[in-house]
Amino acid sequence: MENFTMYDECNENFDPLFSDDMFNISSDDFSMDDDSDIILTSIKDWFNLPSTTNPDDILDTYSDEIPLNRKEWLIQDSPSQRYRAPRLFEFLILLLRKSHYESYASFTDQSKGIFQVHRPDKIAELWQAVKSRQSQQKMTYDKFARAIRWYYKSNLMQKTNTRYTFQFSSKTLEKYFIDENNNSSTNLLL
DNA sequence: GGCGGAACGC
DNA sequence: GCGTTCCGCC
Repeated sequence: MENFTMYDECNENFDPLFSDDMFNISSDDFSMDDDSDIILTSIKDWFNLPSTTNPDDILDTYSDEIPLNRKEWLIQDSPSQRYRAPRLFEFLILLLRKSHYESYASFTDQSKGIFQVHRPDKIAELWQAVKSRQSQQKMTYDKFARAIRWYYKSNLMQKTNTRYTFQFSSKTLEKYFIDENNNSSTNLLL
């Protein structure tokens, strides 16, 4: 099994921003068009389902669930080298880098930093699980979106005025995204 | 839904 | 400072 990487707390090269390969799930993996025993067995194994599970029940019940791996949401601080929970914009960057969260949100125009939220409630739930400042109440898409709106003032993000659509500012793009044209990676450390 | 003011908390 | 909570307005 090649290209399989595991998070290792002792591995100083671990960079959560580039942990895309930690595990890769796409919705294609759950297609029931191909009902080969190998795939079904893999899915049952992944979700610890009894081998007797009816194949027809798998898609409806479990295609939605992405197991939370807290370690893939950690940010390593530049000077201190310590791991911490991500800020909201860091969470967004991480989320958009992970192909297994493509069903939650994805870029519609990556060069402009425009992305669309597909699963508002799921993202709010995920943000609640991952964020630093915890509270007793439930995180909602409304509150999640309000937090993003504060970024307009600091120019981390900019308005799109479009439903479920957000945009990183050019400032943020330059700072945290690789310019794929000249391949000059600027400040990739968060 | 999106927006942004206001009060709040850690 | 960085959101969180609430909410009136569009």
